[in-house]
Amino acid sequence: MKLNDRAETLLRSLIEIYINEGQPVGSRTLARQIKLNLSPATVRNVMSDLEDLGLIHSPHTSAGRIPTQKGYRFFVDSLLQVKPLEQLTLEEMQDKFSNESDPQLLLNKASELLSQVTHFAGVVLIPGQRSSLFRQIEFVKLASQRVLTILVTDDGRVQNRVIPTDRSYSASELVEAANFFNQVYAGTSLADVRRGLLKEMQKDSDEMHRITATALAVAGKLFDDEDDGGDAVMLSGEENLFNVPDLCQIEKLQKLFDAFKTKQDLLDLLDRSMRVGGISIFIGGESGYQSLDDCSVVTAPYDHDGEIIGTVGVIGPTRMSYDEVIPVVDVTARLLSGALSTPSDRLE
Amino acid sequence: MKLNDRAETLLRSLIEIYINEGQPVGSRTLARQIKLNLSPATVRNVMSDLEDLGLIHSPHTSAGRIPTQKGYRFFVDSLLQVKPLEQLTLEEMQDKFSNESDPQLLLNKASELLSQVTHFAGVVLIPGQRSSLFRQIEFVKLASQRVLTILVTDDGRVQNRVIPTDRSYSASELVEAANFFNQVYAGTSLADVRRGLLKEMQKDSDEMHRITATALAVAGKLFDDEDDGGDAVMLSGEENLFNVPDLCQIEKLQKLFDAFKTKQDLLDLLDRSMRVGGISIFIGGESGYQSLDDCSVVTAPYDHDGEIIGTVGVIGPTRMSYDEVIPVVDVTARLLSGALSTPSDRLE
DNA sequence: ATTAGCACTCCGTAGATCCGAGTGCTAAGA
DNA sequence: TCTTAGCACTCGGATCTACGGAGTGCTAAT
Repeated sequence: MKLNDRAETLLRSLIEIYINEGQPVGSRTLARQIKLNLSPATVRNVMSDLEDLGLIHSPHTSAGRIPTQKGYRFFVDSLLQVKPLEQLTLEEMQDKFSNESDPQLLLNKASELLSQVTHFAGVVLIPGQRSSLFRQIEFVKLASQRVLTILVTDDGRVQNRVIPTDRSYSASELVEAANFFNQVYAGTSLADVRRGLLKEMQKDSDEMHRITATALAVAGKLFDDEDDGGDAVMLSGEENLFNVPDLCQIEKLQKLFDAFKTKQDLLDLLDRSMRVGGISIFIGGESGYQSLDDCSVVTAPYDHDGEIIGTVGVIGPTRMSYDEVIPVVDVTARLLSGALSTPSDRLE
Repeated sequence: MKLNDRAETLLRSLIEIYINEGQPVGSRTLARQIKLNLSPATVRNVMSDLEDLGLIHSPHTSAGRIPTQKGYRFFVDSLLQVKPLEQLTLEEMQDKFSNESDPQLLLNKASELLSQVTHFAGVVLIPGQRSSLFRQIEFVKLASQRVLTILVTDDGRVQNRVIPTDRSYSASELVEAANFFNQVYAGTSLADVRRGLLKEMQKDSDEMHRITATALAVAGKLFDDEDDGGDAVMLSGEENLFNVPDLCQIEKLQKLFDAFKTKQDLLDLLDRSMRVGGISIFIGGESGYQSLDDCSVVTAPYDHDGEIIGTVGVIGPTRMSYDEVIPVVDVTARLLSGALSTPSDRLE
């Protein structure tokens, strides 16, 4: 798309005004705003051209123009110059991350931070466990045929589950089984653990060592349906969206909150943006999810020692101040990456 | 409050009609509905009396009457006869709880169940850990000065936290410390553990056994700020409330969702209702929380081997079918109690 | 005590009108 | 050829009016 300077300036101004005011922008308003001394009539001509290009449109005959999705896209790609973050905001953001080392809580804080600073909804894609390595397992006997299993992966995350067993195991059997596991599988990926278990199970159980059998019987169920433990999204400040004038229609909010509830769409979207790498901006329906039609999503990936493992983002109305939101998302991702990587939680 | 039979019948009918239709009920409608062959004029006289008593009121001169908060209260206390649960619904509900033994997931399912069956929001008060007993602790070394602590209480719940330490501990030191803990404190309440720790800390550290010192240094921080780990509320189906006509005003929903977010009000409310025991019904502003002004909350306590440990409930509009919601909440609480208590997760 | 009748009130809707904002077009000017 | 002034036109939103429907309260008769 190629535009002459004047058209670009006008489009930029129009979008900026619209983002600020929320009202369709007319030719007179735009002419007054602009440096070039142009008459409203001239501006109208240019606007007419921009409308032909599909960048703006009027909601009705005698209203001003508002940007189309395509217009926003062009604006974001070619016209936008992001504002640097205010020093004060930056410090606030840094404060938020200091004195916190638990990865789970860090992600939580990142999400909250995004919603607080932008007054929209903050979202964090939490890396799945697919790539994480088995570190340690503990079995705690609860009732006669119920065992609590605690699984620790090398990135310091803990999962626990109560598992019904076929027979009752003694405490010492469980300790032995845990030791067996911890020695045999330490450092291997969870997928490998699952594969190993399946293989063992196919052998005739008579041949097995008693301890192995116990371990298999107890932990088999744990790893069986562990494949669901994939990515997850964490959302903060959804309630901010109630205050966004562009969204304050019951049906829109309802669609949005339904999407927040199921999270599947969000998850897909964030996952896609993670693969892209770098800051992604989905405008309106671009994401392909109907529930986000009136929203834009700005995301940035974060990493752990250089490897991208997740995404942070902001969900707000399409009419948002991209020049302010983008740096906030960017900085949050960086701060989060920093906070996650020092000191390392991985095995030494 | 004493009412003659006819007034009672009329009030009951009026409220039932209003709950079904959502529109103010006029004298003609009410007269037609009622078995007794009364003329609208007579009905009007009775309605006038009921209005004087503060049980109903008109939104404006030429509209019918709607129940006041006081009217609902009288209805619920004196006039309501709950419907027995449909067999089909009951079976659905039982299905939901079968094949699940993890307490956490059970609570989750209870909450979902309530929202699905009633089409309102389901809520569960999750018992705090105040009364739970220390069972086992594990320390996992992450980085040089970061230790993952895993705390298991006797009700099978697991908490974990990454703790920064002052110096680096070896794996064996951590194992020893864990053993120390598990032997000394097993079966005592968490509060006692905290007290014990504080006492130990006041001693001169030189006198302490090395293992004790390690245990204290690592776990001290865990128990330090563990007091926040109190009750929690779990909410499901908030999005159902978008579809409730009585609530579909942005500001009302916003207040509601703000309350859902902070959860403090909810927590107080459910905690109060737990202490009362039995089914509690808070109508409109009765709860005292402004955010719930247009809502009613129906709750029932659930227990674990006879001891009440939490509450389940439904949050819906004041204009809800109490005769249907009440048994659902009641049965859910019973089913949950049953599912929690067999087999016991407690120490044997 | 109950009821029929009637005047009155109020809401909600549908038209009618008007104003402001903005456009598109045309013709004149640079 | 680009720009501009002028003008007719359109449309949405606010305001006003009229009116029918629903319901009440009161009164007088049964």
